[in-house]
Amino acid sequence: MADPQARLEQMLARLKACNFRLTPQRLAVVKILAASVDHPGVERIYDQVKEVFPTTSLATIYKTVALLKELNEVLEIRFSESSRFDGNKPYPHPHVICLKCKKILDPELAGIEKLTQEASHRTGFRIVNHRLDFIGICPECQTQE
Amino acid sequence: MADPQARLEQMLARLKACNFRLTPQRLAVVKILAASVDHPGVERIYDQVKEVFPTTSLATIYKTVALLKELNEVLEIRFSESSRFDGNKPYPHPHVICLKCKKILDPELAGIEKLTQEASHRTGFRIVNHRLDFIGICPECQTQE
DNA sequence: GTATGTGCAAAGAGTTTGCAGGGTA
DNA sequence: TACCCTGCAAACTCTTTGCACATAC
Repeated sequence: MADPQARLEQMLARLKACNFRLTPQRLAVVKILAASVDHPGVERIYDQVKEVFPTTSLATIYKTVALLKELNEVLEIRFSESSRFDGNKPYPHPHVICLKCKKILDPELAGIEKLTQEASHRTGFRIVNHRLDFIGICPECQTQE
Repeated sequence: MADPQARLEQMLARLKACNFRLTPQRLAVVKILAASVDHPGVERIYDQVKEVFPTTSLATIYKTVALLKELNEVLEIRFSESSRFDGNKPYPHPHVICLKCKKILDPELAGIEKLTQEASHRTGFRIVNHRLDFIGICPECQTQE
């Protein structure tokens, strides 16, 4: 894991560089995210910020997180607004998803089993499932750029 | 991709084996999912079913898809109810997620770059991002089983 | 001082649920 | 016929937005 202090300074520097103001609420959210090892959700960030600033609103957390995401200072772990389904291959397999046209392909990839074993071995988890999605631009949409 | 006809029969057989009734709406949904190559969302399935049964409701689609998911006949592509954030490593990296306690770890895994290149090469996509999540049970939760 | 950020409340999207009526087996 | 399934509407969750007030710079 990266050094939380360094991450904090990096994030604050980015905010300042882009001329965003440093409010107490923002600082609290940034601190939590910089030190996060457990990938908190909005609600958990909210709870922690409220301990220091009880009047903070959920909307502020959402806005701050969205801002940091915009600045590429946080990673959002989420698939999409809504679910997509695969009835043809109802077992885990890799997807390649086009950002523009939302097309989803199923590439044949070797090496996932090995990666799964490696993950299991390193963490002690019993892995029962996985999700591997590559996000990018498909050939058709590339020509329209 | 699997043979759509075979998938259809497999799905219908599973429904029958579990004593679920075969209604026209259900059949329509199953047909669409069995032949799906593009991972449709609920709304798209809904639109297609309505072409044949205009009175069909969205709720029925949701219920049918949930049933098929229960029977392991469709795969849902979705992260979770709500987003989780990582401000410590704000770039794509693998996650290992515990189904029980929702803990998320960041294992160090080799071989993702290679897999990314392979996906790009096979599909022609320009890959800008990826998501690799292993879902399972963590060591602590395993002992509580 | 001024533009930006906050907090509140309402709106919006996606999904789930309860219930009465209708259709499958 | 008996139970399951459907369709409708309401409820629910997560997230976004509009607006008036507050505040960082």
